[in-house]
Amino acid sequence: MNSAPALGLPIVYLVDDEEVVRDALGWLLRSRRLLSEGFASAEAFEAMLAAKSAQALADWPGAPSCLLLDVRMPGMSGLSLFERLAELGVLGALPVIFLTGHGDVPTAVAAVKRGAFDFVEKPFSDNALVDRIEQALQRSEAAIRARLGRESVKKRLDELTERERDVMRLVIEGRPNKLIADALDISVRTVEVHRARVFEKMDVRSAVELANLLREAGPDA
Amino acid sequence: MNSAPALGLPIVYLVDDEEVVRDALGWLLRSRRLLSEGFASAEAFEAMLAAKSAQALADWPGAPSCLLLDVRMPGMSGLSLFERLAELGVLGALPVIFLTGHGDVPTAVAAVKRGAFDFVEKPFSDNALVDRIEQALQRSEAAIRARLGRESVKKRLDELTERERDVMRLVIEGRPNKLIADALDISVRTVEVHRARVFEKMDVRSAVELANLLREAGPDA
DNA sequence: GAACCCATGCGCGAAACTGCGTATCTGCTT
DNA sequence: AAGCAGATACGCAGTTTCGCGCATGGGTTC
Repeated sequence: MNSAPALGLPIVYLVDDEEVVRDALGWLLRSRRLLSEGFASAEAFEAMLAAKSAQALADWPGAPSCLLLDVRMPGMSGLSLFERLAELGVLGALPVIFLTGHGDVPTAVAAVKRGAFDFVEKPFSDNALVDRIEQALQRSEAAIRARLGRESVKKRLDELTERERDVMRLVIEGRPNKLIADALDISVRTVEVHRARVFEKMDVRSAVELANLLREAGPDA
Repeated sequence: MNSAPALGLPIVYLVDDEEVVRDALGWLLRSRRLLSEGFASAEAFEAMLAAKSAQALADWPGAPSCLLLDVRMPGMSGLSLFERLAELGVLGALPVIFLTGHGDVPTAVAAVKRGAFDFVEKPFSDNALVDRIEQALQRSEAAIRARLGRESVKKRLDELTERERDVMRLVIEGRPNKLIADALDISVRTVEVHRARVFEKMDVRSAVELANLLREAGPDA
C-alpha cells in the first residue's frame, strides 16, 4: 500500500461576512504557508462546494481541508451551514472550526456534540488557532484516505454478481463450502467457483483477508 | 448470546456542594423512578468509587450509571474530577453531565471534546435533563456490555501460550498453515496443533470467526 | 516425578482449490 | 434468426491443505 499518494495541497476555507476578518485570517495563514480561500457568506461557500463536487465527482475531496466558520452572519447562519455539512456527511473530510465573538454555551456544546472540530471565541491566539487548524487538516487527510479506501472496496463490491455476493456473505461468516452449498441449495463445486471469483474480484487471497477488508472499510454496503 | 443478563438497576450520582441542589435533583429523579446518590464533594465521590472498585473488582461497574457534576465546587473542582475519570477511562461506563450556573464557552467546549456527555446550564428544563440522563444511562449500559465483551475476550486471550499467540497472529492474517509454519520455522503439524488449541480456547470454529471476534471487541490486547 | 508447554512425525479421511469441460438461461447484437 | 457474452450451475480428476488421533521427544516448573 502506498501510504502517501499525494492528495493535494491542504486548503483552509474561510467563511465570514466581515472582509476584515477574512483578510486577517488569510494573512495569518499565508504567513504560515497555508493556502486559504475566503467566502463572504455561507451561500457563497455552498455554491463553491456544489460547483466543485459537480466538476470533479470522482476526485473531490482531493485535498485535505478545513473550514473556519463564523457563527453569526447575515443570510444563512454558520450553524445552518454546519448543519447542512453534517447532513452531507462531510464533517470528517472537512472539519469545521467555529469562530465567534460572543458564543453562548448551549450553542457551542451542541455544535461540538454534533461533530464540530472546535469552537473558538475571539479574541484567539494566533498560534493556538493555527495549531488547531493543522490538527483539523490532519484529521481531514485521514478521513479522506479512509473514504478512498471505502470507495475502493465498494467499487470492487459492485462488480460482484448477486450470487457471488450471496456466497461471500456466508464465506465471511466462516462457513465451510459444504455448508454454504447446503444453505444456497447448490453444489459445492459451484460455491467454489463463486468463491474463487469473489477472491479474485476483491483482490484477496483468503476468507480472513476478505473479512478484514469488509470490517475495516465498510460496515455498510 | 444472552442480550440481557441483567446488569443491575441504573443509578444516577449527584456531585454538588450545595445540599439544596442535591435534594432537588434527588427529588426530581425519584419522581421519575430513578435511583440516585448524592455527594457533597468530588473527594467524597472519588472515595466511594475507590471503595466500590476495591470491594468488587470483578463486577464493577455492574450497573448502568451516570454522573451529574457541578463544575465549580470548593476543594476539587468538577473539572478535575472529570479529568481523573477520563484518565481512568470510565467515561464510557459513567457518562458525565456537567451542571453549571454560568459556564464559559471554552470550558464547556473542552469538556465535551474531552468526552463529557453533556454540559447543561442552569436553569434547565427538568424534562430535558431527565431525557439526557436516560440517554446517558443507555450509553452507560452499552459501554458496560462492550467492556464485558472485551474482558471476556481478553480473559480467553490470556489463557493462550506465547506460541499459540504467535500462530494466532498469522492465522488472523489469513495465511495458510504452510506459510505460518515457514514463518515461525516449525512444522506444519505443530502449527495445526497450536491452531486447534487457539480455536478451542477462544471458543471459535474458524479463522474468520476469530478475526471478527478480535476486530469487534479489542483492537488492543 | 508429575504436569505442562513446545515441537515433531505418521497417517487417514475430509475438505479445499484448480483446471478442463459441459450445460442452461437471459439479454443484447448483428 | 443466428450469434455472442455473461451469469449460473455441475461433474471429474488431481493436488494441496486441513483436522485429528496417536506416538515421541526435550525442556521447565512445582
